[in-house]
Amino acid sequence: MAHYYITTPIYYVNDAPHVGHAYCTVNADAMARWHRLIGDETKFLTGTDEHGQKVADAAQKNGVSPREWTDQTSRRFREAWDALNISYDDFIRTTEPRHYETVQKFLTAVYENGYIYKDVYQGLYCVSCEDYYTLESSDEGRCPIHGRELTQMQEENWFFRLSAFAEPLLQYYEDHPGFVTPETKRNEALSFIKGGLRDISITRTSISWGIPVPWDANHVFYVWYDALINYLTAIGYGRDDDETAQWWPTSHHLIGKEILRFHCVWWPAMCMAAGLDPVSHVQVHGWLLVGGQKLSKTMASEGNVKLTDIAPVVLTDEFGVDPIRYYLLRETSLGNDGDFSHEGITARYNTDLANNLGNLVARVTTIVATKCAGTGPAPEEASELRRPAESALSEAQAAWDRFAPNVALEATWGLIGATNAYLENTAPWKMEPGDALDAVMGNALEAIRLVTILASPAIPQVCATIWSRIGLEGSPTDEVFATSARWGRYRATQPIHKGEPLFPRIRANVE
RNA sequence: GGGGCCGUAGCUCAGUGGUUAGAGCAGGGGACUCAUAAUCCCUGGGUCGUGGGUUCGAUCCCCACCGGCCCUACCA
Repeated sequence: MAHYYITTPIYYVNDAPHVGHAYCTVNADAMARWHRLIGDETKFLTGTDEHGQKVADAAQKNGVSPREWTDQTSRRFREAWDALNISYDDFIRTTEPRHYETVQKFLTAVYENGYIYKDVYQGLYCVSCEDYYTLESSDEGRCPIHGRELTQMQEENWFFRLSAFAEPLLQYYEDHPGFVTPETKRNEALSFIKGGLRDISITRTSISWGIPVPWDANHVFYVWYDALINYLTAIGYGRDDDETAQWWPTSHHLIGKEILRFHCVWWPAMCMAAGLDPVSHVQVHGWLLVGGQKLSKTMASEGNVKLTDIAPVVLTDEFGVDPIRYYLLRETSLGNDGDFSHEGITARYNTDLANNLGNLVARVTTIVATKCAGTGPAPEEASELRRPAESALSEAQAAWDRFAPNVALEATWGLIGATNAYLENTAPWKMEPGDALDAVMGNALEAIRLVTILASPAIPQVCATIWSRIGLEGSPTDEVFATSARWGRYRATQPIHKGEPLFPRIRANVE
């Protein structure tokens, strides 16, 4: 059985969960659900990143210990993922003992392999950023963001010999063309490596809220250095070699474009330094940018809303869980930036979900209930819907397999459109009860059954509801995909029932 | 300042070194009435950011510029 391991970044607990986090997490969730659907042994990891100066500061400001602070904020992420029906298998917190153990084992391996050394870090410090710059990365000695004079600081640090990995990384990229997708992001990472790699400071003495360096008690690891290793913590690195071997290195990191360097340069180099193969695939996604005239008042009380101001729960409360999941997956292609707007969500909801899918289920269930004695007739082997169904199946399957949920959903909706058109052409509402009518309705029901299978990674709740409305037991995910996702398998075991509209239309601008 | 990505129909986005550049939505016309005023069919609309260059030929390759965005030692 194939193993499939997918991760999101671990989210920094200094920040409340927002739509950007949700975008990444929902995509990873849909991918995990897809792989479970096709029978892969699947592990989906998400979690929170809890070390570093900013967390310590935030805790102090709120008058609690870092531990209490991270407990509170980490919980908020879990609540957000519950609201979005995220099916993670493991939720890691970098403050857990298992993570300390793995980080120390991993970095000790890097140390013993000779890739960590002690030096004095000299840097230009910006008080406003609370951050360091090099002469090259500064604006001629001034902070490129604040424009103020940088002050010379120095600190004794342990360094990672990143510079030793330029050639091995280039070789790895050459040998693994699919390592970073999409290709534009791969090019970005490559040109960064070709531009020259500098050793990097990986420990701090100035703070204590971090993981202790095993061989030097005065230091804690720099937060990114501990954070990246979470992907190994969750699969037992240093604690259970068999488990690690099951999931690594054939794994998938889904990340945002702003952390490309850490995942596509530092992280593979770190793995090499520890004597481990790098992760096999990093899928980079773009950013959602807030567009549209204005977001509804429930989204924010003032104008000029930033995406990071919007809590996922606000959206699921207004539109429902599956519609938000659908929008996040369907609207933009993974890898490029996309547009996020209230109008956009409403449009997708009304056209794709209410008019196309919801209405299709409504019209079919009504006709079957009134003209087929309420039970679902069998489809025809040679139905004219069979061809569009089979092409939707193969296109959607291929798209899910290559991390393109938007294309998979587009293909799936193609079958919905074909089914609506099929009903127009055959006009079953004009037909008398009998075999001919039964055949038409059986074909339509079969198309709907296949749609619910293909769409279930994106909108699992609604698909399960439709599944039961068309008289099937269980849910679309209960069966073996290879045999259930084929034309002609529909057999109702329960009466068809219409039920309330799945997606009541949203009227024009609701204030 | 340095590195990188992007700029295609009213909107959101696909796409390709070569005959008439695509989809969805919105707009226009028609059909139908089973269905959530839903559905189906037909249809208008683009000097593919601007200016050069390479080429028999560029929206796609190169350069410059304009605009948006990301990174530049802890925000998806």
